[in-house]
Amino acid sequence: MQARNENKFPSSEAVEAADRLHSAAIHLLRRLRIRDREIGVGPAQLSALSVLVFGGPKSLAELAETEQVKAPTMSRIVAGLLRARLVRSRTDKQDRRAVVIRATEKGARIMQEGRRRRVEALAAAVRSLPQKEIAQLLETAQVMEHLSRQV
Amino acid sequence: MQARNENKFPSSEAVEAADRLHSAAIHLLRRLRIRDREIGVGPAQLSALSVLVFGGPKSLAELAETEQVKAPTMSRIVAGLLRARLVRSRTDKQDRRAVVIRATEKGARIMQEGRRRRVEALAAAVRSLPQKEIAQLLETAQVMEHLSRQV
DNA sequence: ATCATATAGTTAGCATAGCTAACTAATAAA
DNA sequence: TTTATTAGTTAGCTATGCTAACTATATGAT
Repeated sequence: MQARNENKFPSSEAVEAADRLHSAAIHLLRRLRIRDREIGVGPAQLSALSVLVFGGPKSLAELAETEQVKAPTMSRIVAGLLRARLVRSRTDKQDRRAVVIRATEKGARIMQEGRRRRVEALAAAVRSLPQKEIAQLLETAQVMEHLSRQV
Repeated sequence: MQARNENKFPSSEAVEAADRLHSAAIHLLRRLRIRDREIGVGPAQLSALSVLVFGGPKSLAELAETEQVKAPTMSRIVAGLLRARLVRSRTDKQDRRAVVIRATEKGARIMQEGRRRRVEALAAAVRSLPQKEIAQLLETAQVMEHLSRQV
């Protein structure tokens, strides 16, 4: 079942934590990926959209930075969102090279819907956890976000 | 705009935890994928390879099942691994429609190396955390593995 | 034994998503 | 004013996901 390795030589608890976290993240996302597909908006688009919905309007560079992808990648993600009318963009008044991208009403709606579907199954599983572990998940998620910027 | 939502009406703490966990997992793996690219083997190939290295020879259907992808997808992943000489395949003696895929020496070596690079990059970041948070990561990783089996 | 059906994989074609390199347009600096 | 920098886009490569349609083998019914 659970291959815990108390008897493995512990090179470092940090390595152990990193290894387990990596594995756990892969396995978790592999399952959740299926739900993302159901709503017809790719995971990268959904993730960028959520940044816009919860974080407000952003430039393309800011979006790329937040999502940790290169500008051309974000350019295409935004193009997809624009095509689907989930966001709109206008050139920045102060700096006319830049664009300001914001979620549309439809975008916000779809995002909430996507979020609902995406986390529905996961949330059901989470609900069966003790309250203490749920609180810990919340904290650790923040630690993970921090880590992903250090890596 | 409020990025964190302590003051948002909490539909459910479980949903919040699920959502954040999902997001954090995406961002974490996105960064770690960069390491995968450095060794010239994609994440899906590396993941399939790890199944073969740790789990022994498998048919294409078994691999697809384990990796939660469809047969044509796994077919192409294996084609890439074959091209790179990281696996070899032969037709099954009992059922000549089927193929048996196994990791080569080179495949096992590359896999360990890829895993080491990814995990060590993450471990370096983990080491800079307070001890208390490292312990928490370990616990949460186990919770996540549990969750991914429930989802 | 033969013919129909089911199963294992592959191939073709489509979409998303990652990258780098090379481009345009606008701003900032010399 | 000329040069360098910065914001985004476009083009083109790879990898990964899918479905539909194909080949080849195996199985089952008659």
